[in-house]
Amino acid sequence: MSDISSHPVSTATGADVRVRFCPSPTGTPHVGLIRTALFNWAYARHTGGKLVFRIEDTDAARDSEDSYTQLLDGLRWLRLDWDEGEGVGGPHAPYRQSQRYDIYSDVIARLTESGALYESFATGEEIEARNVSLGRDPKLGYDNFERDLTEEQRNAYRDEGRVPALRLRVPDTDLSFDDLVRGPITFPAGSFSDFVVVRPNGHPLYTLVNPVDDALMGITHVLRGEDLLSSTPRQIALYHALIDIGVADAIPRFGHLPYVMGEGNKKLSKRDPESNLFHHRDRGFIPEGLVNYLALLGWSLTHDRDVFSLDEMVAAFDVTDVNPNPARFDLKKAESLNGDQIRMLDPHVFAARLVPYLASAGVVPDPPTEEQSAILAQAAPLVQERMQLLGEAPALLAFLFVGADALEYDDAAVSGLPANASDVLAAADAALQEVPEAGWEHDLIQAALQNALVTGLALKPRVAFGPLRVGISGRKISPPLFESMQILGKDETMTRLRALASKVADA
RNA sequence: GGCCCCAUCGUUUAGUGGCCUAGGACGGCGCCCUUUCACGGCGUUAACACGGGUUCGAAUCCCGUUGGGGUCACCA
Repeated sequence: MSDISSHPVSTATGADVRVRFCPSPTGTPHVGLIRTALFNWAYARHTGGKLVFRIEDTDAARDSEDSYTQLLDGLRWLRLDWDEGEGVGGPHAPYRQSQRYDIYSDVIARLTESGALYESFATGEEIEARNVSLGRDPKLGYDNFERDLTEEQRNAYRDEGRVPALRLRVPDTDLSFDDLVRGPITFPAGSFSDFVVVRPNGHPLYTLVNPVDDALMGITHVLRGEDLLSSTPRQIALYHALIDIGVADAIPRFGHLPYVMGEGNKKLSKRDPESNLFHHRDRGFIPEGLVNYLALLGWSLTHDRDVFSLDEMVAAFDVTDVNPNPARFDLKKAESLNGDQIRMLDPHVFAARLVPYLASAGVVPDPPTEEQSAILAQAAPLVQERMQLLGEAPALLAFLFVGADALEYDDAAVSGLPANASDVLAAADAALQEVPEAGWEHDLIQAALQNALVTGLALKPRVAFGPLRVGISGRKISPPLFESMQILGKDETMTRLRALASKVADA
């Protein structure tokens, strides 16, 4: 092995930057994972470098195709694109590790040849037993005792029918690196031991394939979760070995992104629904809103504004500005930001985004009919500024897409009607009769009603309009009343008011 | 336990030695606007974990303490 202190660390900047996002396809995409993807993406776009998307599917027991599909779905939904990798190809294909075993075999052979790897016959139980018998804490782990097994000793093990795993011989020196978000970090010699990189059955492990692929794919900046921080010295040790055999030419820069925490002081668990990217999408987060919030987990655009676009983030983002402390996933804040982003949407875009949510609630088919689209176009602007989640749309708008006979009344809304509801409805009925079909517009409707109820009957607006709201929408809460009446049209409005009137009379 | 990381309002973040009697946002509270709910506006609440240094001066630098978290797999 050569002198590791002479091995260079990447100095790539600008267009030479190469980052990667390399999830293993297990389970549903986690918001923490997506935040990592976002920061890698933003850094690549900011520097003008490249983002590589690689799949680390070397654990057949846990990986699934379904999970892989979800990853693609999630990234595309959030508009995070990549320059090389699964789906787009590239010079370092294939980008799924399960298709790269030939490459690993070759590297393993060369690493063994160079002496970086050695055979280890001890099982986990034996290692623990060894520590106990030596009077050491069993948690100490492997003590590298097989580094210099003789040929005879190895043959003896083989004769017992044992097949060795392969371990990397780590340097007996301190290992330091300058973390992009945390600054200089040093792991003392002896705080990390020789680790298994290849199973006895020849299967290479993450500890090997991750750095090998990073090296082969020319990755210059490794931006990943804080949970991998303590494996970094081992990773660097392997890099040294890879440089020695000419597979790598420099050690990448590392940047460890803070955890995304959940309730309490724990990492946001995969079991927690809040960790599930699609849970948020299903509830009506828009990509602009979720990505905006995720960006704020460990980073900020400026001191006085936290609503911003992806473009603004790209223009300003630098990993070195990332805050090292763990961030709590705050759903309230996320929803508020989502509401802000919803309001910034072009009304037509907003209306179109509503369709899947209305459809899945059975309010309209997808695509809606022409008539329904016309109603939606009129109604969408009415609710755009009163929603935080698109999933609120069905409850707010369903009444516009059914006939009076199918309108559902909220029990509390009906039972909460004031005692004089009949009078109010009758007076409103009379007043609206006078509004000509041709002048059926919200301001004229409002004037007529205001005059009849507020002025004429001397009612408070709340008392005057409450029953009308329940009449046309079936609910206490609805889009603006007069505008809703305009959309429904005179006939439908009158029908609904009379329907409620007779309902009240019956009761 | 060893090793590593982290430490500003309830939450998130601004702050890189003087601009800080610490700023924004979310949340909470109050008021205004108002046809409901929202939106919007105004105001208010609330933080530099502790102790030592360094310095003319420290939220900012150093050391220690305490507290939290992570990691010590033939998972990734």
